Amino acid sequence: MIMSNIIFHIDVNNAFLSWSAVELLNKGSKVDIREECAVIAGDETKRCGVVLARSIEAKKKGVITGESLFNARRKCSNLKVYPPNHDLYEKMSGKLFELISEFTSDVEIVSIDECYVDYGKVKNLYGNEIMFAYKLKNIIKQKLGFTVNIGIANNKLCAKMASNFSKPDKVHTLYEDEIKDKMWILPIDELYGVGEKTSEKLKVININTIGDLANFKPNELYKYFKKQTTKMIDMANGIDNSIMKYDEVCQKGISHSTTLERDLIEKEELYKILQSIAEKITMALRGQNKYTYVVAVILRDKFFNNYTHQTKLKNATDMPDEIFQISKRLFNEMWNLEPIRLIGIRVDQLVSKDNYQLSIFEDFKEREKQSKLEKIITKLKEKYGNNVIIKASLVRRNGKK
DNA sequence: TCTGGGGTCCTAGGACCC
DNA sequence: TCTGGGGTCCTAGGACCC
Repeated sequence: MIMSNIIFHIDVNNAFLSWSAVELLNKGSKVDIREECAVIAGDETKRCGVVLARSIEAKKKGVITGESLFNARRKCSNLKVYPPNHDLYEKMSGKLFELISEFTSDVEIVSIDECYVDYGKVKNLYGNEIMFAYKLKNIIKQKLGFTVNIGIANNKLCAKMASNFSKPDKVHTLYEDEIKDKMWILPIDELYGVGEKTSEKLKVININTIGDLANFKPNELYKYFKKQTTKMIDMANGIDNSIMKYDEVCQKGISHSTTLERDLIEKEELYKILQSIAEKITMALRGQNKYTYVVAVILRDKFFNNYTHQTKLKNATDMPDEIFQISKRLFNEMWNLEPIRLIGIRVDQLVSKDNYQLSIFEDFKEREKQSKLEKIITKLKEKYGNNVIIKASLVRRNGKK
């Protein structure tokens, strides 16, 4: 018999809002903002007024994460709005993962407020997974003051889907034989990886639930989704072979962007902002002991059109002025003079400084080898004439057509 | 005073090479 | 003379997630 995996997905309920609630209570506040119709949202005067997290009451009124406060207020006239506190969230996140790691080190952190646990590895120690999940969620609530959902399944995808069932403070399972009853009945946009655009397309061909997708003819679906088809149908069937990633995976890129308080067309002002962003990027790069090979500038104009323009460098860098000068050039090449709402820089293809030094060294060794070879060829030519050695690449080129 | 910021992954098209 | 094909790299944009 094949031992199947047991994976937990642990997800903080309304993380930012819960964490702010705990902090306010600790500071002596009499109200628990989780009980109000409340949201955590950015500053409207800085044009960052979007909902980052909402309470259950706000959710009931139809408030969605990511929507403007303007819209949210229309749905809920007595909406309470609290500012985000990212330092606090980092701290609370750290406490959560620290607590979980007291039980097991087989943890994959996927974002500030969620992780996977390979429970199969510790089942011998703690016993039945459902019992343990209840225990763990209660310990978190008791020690840290906020609630989590735990999804239990045989793979990461199903665990993730399970933790998303009813909330808050719940444990759910989604084993293989439960997929039909628990997952297929859900609307298609609740499938992980199916967002707004894909679900719109799916609804056009009458796929409205996850079950509809799971049972759709693959070759029919192929007409619309090409290479993505197999993956989509697999996911609707709860099939996922992705493995746990325990090691901290190297970050691929770093970006910084800012929405301006008003739309700007003044070049010099935009340069100044670009420069300060370049400095922040540099700090982040140096913090990770990395250089970058790719610099990109990101723009959003007043019409909400997004543009990016990037370039690959010959030599990786972490120099603020170099990154700024490149960004300035990219900006000038790209900007169509429309007023700018958002400006940013992204760096990509990062390389650790240690590896980079090594590659320069390798390069150097290669060049040295090359120059030795050139010297030998010169000597041979002196002795036997010019035709004695013809580079392979030249032979190939001359021999062709 | 409607629409954040930081990520990842995928795709398509063009350039270029063999 | 009539228009290969496979591979890789690079860029821009889109979609999605938290």
